[in-house]
Amino acid sequence: MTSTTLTPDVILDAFKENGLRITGPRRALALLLVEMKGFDFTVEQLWDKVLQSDPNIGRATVFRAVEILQDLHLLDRVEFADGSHRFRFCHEAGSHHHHVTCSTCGKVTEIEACLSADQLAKIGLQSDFAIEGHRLEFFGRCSRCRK
Amino acid sequence: MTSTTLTPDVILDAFKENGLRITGPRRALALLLVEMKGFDFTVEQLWDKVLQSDPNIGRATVFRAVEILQDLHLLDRVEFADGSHRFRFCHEAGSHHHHVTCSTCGKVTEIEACLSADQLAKIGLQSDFAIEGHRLEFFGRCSRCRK
DNA sequence: TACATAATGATATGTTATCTCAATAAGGAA
DNA sequence: TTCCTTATTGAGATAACATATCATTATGTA
Repeated sequence: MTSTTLTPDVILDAFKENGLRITGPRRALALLLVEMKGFDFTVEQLWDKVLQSDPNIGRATVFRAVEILQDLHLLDRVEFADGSHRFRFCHEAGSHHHHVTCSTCGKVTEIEACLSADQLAKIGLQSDFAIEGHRLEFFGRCSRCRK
Repeated sequence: MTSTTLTPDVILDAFKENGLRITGPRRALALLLVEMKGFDFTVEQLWDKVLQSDPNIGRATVFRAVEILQDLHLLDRVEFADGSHRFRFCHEAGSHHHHVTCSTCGKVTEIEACLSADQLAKIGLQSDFAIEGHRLEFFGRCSRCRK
């Protein structure tokens, strides 16, 4: 449960440690992404920000970087009740957690809760699948929207 | 845990009971959909089938019907590990359950497991959200793909 | 049977993401 | 430092998927 401070280097190191190159666009993205910690964004929104900082960076580069960071578990994909999704750097980046999203205002909150190892094992037996992962999203109304 | 046999009338009655009209296109769709029980499909695939049975039915009509049946909990939306999704009539239509999908072959299996009421309550407290729903998807490899 | 309106179909439009591929640049080797 | 291999990039085309528009049609009830 150690919370690493998110710096551009944390992101860039993640690229390097996975045999990927540290490039100009990736440096620029890393800078922008640390500013967005705790906020959720669509890739389009991120691209808009990128354009402001450097109009020469391509759309595909941003999509590619987001996909990579997602695979490296640095970026979380958060699903909303309407089927849309956004990305975010979470407080406990890399640690296993899930999200509650508010169906009214879109607020996202991280939660620790998950299925127990016991429950997961039962599911594997019941289905005869080797369970490799899961996605768990909660939908509700935040305290503010209930007032 | 009573399993209702899925007939076209089950689908059409669902429309009627919700104040919706039973129309020609909906009759045709109901016929096709019962054939697909237990199979999963994209709306595009369903539309292809519809075109074969009646080329005059419009694309939007199929999308609209799927949305309605999803809202009525007759059709399940199944999410895959790659972010894509398909629809299916499940064996226990209308009952609460989740799915395991095979990341290799795409096979879908229904499972009964879920979070306990206790767990859900804790999540509500922890997040200070009024939890209204959740989505839970499991990913893994089916027995066939492990051989 | 007539009527109010839900539903439809054709198509335009929107949204979101991926593909292509020549040009460029990162970073290990010499 | 310079060279060289190849990962990465950018621009735009293309794809996949879904919704909006709106005049027309057809349902179900009064």
